[in-house]
Amino acid sequence: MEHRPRTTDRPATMADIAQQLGISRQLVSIVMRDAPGASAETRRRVRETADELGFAPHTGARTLRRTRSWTFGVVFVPSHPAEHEIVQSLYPLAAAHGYDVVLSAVTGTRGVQPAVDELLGHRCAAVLLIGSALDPAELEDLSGRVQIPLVAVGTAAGGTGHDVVRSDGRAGVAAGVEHLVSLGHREIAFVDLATMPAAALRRAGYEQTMQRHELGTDVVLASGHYTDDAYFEESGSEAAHTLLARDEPPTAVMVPNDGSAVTLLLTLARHGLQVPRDISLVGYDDIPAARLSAVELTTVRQDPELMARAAVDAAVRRIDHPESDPLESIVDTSLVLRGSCAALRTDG
Amino acid sequence: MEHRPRTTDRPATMADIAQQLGISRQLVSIVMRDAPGASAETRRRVRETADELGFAPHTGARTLRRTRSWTFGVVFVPSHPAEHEIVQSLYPLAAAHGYDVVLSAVTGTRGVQPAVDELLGHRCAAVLLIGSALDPAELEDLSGRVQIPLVAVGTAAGGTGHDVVRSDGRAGVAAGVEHLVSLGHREIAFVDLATMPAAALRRAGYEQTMQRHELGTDVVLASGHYTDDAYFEESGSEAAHTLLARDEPPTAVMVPNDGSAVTLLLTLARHGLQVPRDISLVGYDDIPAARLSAVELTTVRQDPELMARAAVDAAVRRIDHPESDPLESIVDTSLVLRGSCAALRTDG
DNA sequence: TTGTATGCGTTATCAG
DNA sequence: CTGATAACGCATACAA
Repeated sequence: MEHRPRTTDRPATMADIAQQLGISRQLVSIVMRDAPGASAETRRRVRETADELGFAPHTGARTLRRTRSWTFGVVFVPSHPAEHEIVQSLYPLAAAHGYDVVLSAVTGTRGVQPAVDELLGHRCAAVLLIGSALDPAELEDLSGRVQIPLVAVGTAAGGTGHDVVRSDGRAGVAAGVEHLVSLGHREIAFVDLATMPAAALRRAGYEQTMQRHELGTDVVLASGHYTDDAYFEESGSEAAHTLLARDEPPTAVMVPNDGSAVTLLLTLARHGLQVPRDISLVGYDDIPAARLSAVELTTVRQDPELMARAAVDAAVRRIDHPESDPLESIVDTSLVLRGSCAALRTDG
Repeated sequence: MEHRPRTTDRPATMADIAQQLGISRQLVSIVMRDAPGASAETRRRVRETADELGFAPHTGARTLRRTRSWTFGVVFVPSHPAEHEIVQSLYPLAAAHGYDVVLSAVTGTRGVQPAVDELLGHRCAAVLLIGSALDPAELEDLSGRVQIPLVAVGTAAGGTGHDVVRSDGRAGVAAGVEHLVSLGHREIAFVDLATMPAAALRRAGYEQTMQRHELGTDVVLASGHYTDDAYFEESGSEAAHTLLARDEPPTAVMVPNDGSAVTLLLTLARHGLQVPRDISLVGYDDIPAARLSAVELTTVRQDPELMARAAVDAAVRRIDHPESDPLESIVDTSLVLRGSCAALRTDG
C-alpha cells in the first residue's frame, strides 16, 4: 500500500484526485456528477481514490457554480411526530428528481423567518414548509417576499402565492364519524382544537355528518396552542377531564388529532374508562404512536408518503414552469381500523 | 417609491446592494458580517436595501471563500423525542460561538453514512452525532475516516478518536432506584432494553444499588431495536405484559427509558393497574411526554441543554486545539419527582 | 471609507 | 479524453 497521504490537512478536492491519478480535473468532475464523457474504467478508478482520500464534493462550490439549484429546502418542527414521516419520505422522492434536501428546524427559540433565511442562503430551488408551522396569513406574507417557489404541506387552506398540499380534513373526519355511526353510536362528541390551523375544516366534516344522520352535535372545546404544546397532547387530557366530569359521557369521540387522541385515551384509562369497551375513539393523522400495541387507535390516515410526493411534484412543477398557477393538492385520506372502536352496546 | 426592480430574477448579491447605494461591494460585505470599517449610517442603509431586495448571503460562496469553517453539522434521528430538545438547544449555543448549524437526518432509508457525507459536503468544522444513532464500533470506524472533529452525544461509552458527551447512566439509575427504596419498595424490577446502546451501564446502576441494599434483582428483558422502534416504545408494552402475567408483580419498576416507561404505564392502565397506586414507576430521560399531565412520570432527567452545551464546548475545543486528546464529558442527571411513585403500602 | 486584486472548488464550454 | 479559460458570490489583504 503506497499511497502517500497529502501533506496538508485540508479536505481533498477534485484536483487532488486528478493529480493522484494523472488525469484532468474536469474528468474527475465528469465522474462525480455522472456526466457523459468518461470510460467505465476511469469512473471506477476515480471513485476508488475519491474514497481513499475521503473526498466529498464541496456543496458550496457546486451550488455557486451551477446555473440552477438542485436543492429543496425543508422547514419542519422537530417535535411534531406527524412531520417526521413526511420528512423521511422526502429524501428518496427528491433524489428521484435529482434534488438534494436540506433541513431547517423551527424551534421554540427559532422562528420560521430564520429557518427560511437559512434555506435562502443555501440557494434552494424551492422551500417546502412541513406542517402548519405558520398560519395562512404568515404564509401569504412569506410567499410575497420569498422569490422562489413555496410549498405548504399540511396547512389549513390554499393560498394565492404558493402551492398547498393538504388532506381533505372534512372528508376524513366525515369518514371517521360515519364509521362510528355505522357501529350504532348516536352520542358522538367532537374535540375542537380551536387553535389548530386545520380545525375548522375538520369540525365542519363532523357537523355535516352528524346533521346528515339527524344526530345532535356535541363539541368539546379544548385549548392549547401549536407553539406551546406541539401536538396538542395536553388538549387530549383537557377534553378527557371534560368528558369525565359529565354525568352522561358520550359513547364515542371523534378527535381530529392523534396526539390528543392518544392522551385522551391514556387519561380515560387512568380513570378506569376502557377504550373501546366504555367509549370508542377515532383519531386523525395516524402518527406512529397510534400504531403502538398499547394504543391501537382507529384513525384517519394522512399518508405521509403521498403528502411528500405531492409536495415534491408541486415543487418540481413550479420550478420547471414558474408561470403556472399555484396548485392546491388534496391528498386522499383513509380510515385505518384498529382497536379503539366497538359497536354500541344495547344493554339498556 | 421608485426603486426599479432588478431586471433579472436571480437572487440579489452584495454587488446589487452596492450598486443601488453607490458604494463598494466590500463595504456591503463588511456590514453583512459585522466587521469593523463602516459607519452606523452606512450599516443602516445597507441593511435596509438588503431587506428591500430580499438579499440572503450566499452560504456556499461564503464557506468557499472563508479559510475556516463556521458550521456545525448535526446528525439526528427525527423520530427520537429525546433528541429534539438537544437539537433545539444547539442553535443558540452554537451561535454564541459564531457557528451555524446544519441538520442531517438519519431515517429508515438513510443511514448514518449518507447523513455524514452530506455534512462533509458542507465543509462543517465538526460533526455532532445526537443520540445513539450508531454503536461504538461504527463510531470508532467513522472517526477514523472522517477528518474533522466528531462529537457523539448520548452514546454508550467513550471512544478513542472522538469526543463523547453522555449522562452517567449508572448514577442516574442508582438515584432512581434509591428513591424507590426510600419509599419502602423492596421488589423493584428493572426493564433491560438489551439493544439500547446505553443499556449495560444503566443495568449496572440498578444491580449495584439493589445489592447495596441486599435486595434481590429482578430483570425483565425486553426486545426491540433502535432502528425499528425508535424509542423502544413497543418494549414498554412487552415488559408490561410480562409483569401482568405474573402472580406477584413487583411493587415498583425502574425503566431506563421514558419511551418504554410511558408505554408501560399506558399498558398497565389499560389492564386496570394504577400507577402509582398499584405499582410505582421511574423512567429515564425526561422526554416531553413524561411531563404531560396524563403521565406525570418520575424520571431521571438528562438535561438536554447541558448535553448540548457540553457538545458545543467539546466541538469548539477540538476545533481550536486539534491536537488535544478526545474528552468524555459526563453530564449530571437529576431525579425529577412527579406522580408515578408512591410509598409502599403496608396493608399486609 | 474606497478600489483593486486574488482565490476558494466547482461547473461549464471550447478547441484540440 | 485533455488543456485552457471563465465564472459563480464572497472574504480578505493591501494600497490609496
